[in-house]
Amino acid sequence: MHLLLVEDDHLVAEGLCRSLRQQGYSVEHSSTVKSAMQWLQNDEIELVVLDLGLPDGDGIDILKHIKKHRKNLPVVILTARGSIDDKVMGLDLGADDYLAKPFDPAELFARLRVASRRVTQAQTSTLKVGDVEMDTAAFTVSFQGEPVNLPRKEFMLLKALLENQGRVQSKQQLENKLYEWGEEVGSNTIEVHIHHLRKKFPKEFIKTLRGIGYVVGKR
Amino acid sequence: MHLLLVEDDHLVAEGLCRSLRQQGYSVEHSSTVKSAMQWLQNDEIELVVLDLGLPDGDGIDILKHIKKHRKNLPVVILTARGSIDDKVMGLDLGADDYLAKPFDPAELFARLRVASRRVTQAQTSTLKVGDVEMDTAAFTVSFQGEPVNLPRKEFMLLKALLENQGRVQSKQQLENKLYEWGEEVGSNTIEVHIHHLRKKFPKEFIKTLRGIGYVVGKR
DNA sequence: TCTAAGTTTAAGGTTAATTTAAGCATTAAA
DNA sequence: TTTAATGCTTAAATTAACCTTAAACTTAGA
Repeated sequence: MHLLLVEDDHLVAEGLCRSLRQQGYSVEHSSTVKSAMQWLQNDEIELVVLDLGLPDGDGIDILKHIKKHRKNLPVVILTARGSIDDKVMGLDLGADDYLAKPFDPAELFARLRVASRRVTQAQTSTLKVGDVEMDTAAFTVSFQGEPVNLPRKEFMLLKALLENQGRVQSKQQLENKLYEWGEEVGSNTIEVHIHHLRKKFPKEFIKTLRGIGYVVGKR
Repeated sequence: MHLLLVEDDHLVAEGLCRSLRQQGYSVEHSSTVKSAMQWLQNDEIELVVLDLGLPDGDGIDILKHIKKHRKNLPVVILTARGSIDDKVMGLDLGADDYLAKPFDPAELFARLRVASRRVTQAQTSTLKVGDVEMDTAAFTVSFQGEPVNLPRKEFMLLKALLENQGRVQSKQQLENKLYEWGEEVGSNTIEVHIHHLRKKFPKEFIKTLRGIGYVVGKR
């Protein structure tokens, strides 16, 4: 894992570099705001250890920069200043953690492990067929990137179709998905909703198979 | 945001509960390992503040249990023991942070904000959507640069919306975020708060999606 | 304690979503 | 090419969701 260490005190830096490498990180080191910024251009940096109080500027600026351009890059702040205000400020600006010098390297390593654990996690509940994309958690749908507003039943119907991409579903099956048991549907609701959906998407997006049902997607 | 406080000292617990609630958390409290475990069955707990050293067992067991069953649930440990070994152990077991007693409440709040950011994906303590800006740490909101005064519940509601910019949230979801369990909301509180918020911001800032919920921001 | 601000409740009005129903269009088989 | 079956379209009727208001209640601060 690639780590950027920003620290101006050469003695401290040297020691840290060595022990971080022993911990298995690939360490890049910079001692000025300027060079730190350059390193940050590099997308391969996955973790930053940042000393505030550098010779040519304030480390806080680096933090701001990171949080503006690479929100998900974890940053652990390292500093001599230990007042609570400083801590609160660093954390509120988006730092993931904060250690006051002097600190025990073991504690830094532990905190880095926590931070790097976080790097890998993402889960999306999104369905996509052609240009139509749905986020079932956020209740949003878009067509060619443009958001489309769907009422509840239309949303549910489209969801049922997208979840069964390429599979034909009868009106009866779809009805069962949209309505509670025992809720009698005495009419052609599904047809009507399909009609409304079709107005919002390309002509042939929802295909009809006469006497069988409806499909979406490849076939 | 739902928080579980595990703390056996009743005096401390009471004070913390109150101030955490003022910080906008819905706080559930338990003072034993057993009841903590029960609370943790509940999926909606999003954040845990854990005192080690409980009467009927070790808090570390709770931590282990959490990390086994709900890896992503952030835990902030709170304890009288302050040695580095303890810290390292707590962190390596998956705690996200560690505070030694006595601590300044402001620092706990700052660290909790960091932990909850992780849950909500937001990166800093300031949330911004359009002309509306919120500083969750300072508890302030502004519209077009002008400060807007919001009562606590309205603030929490707006926060829940801003944290989920572009994501539609149902009334039920919002209710769950603003209220503690056992506190049944027998009425249309959310609707009323939304109404009040709308008076303070532009007409279409909070959008309604009938039958689905409310959103703020892009769509 | 008292007061003012915040919060919840409840009722009635408003509007959008959903269902219904009827007539029109298309398909496939005789 | 006719016919019967199935699906499409439209608009009106119905229903459910939401908004608004005001009053009752609660809480926090002086």
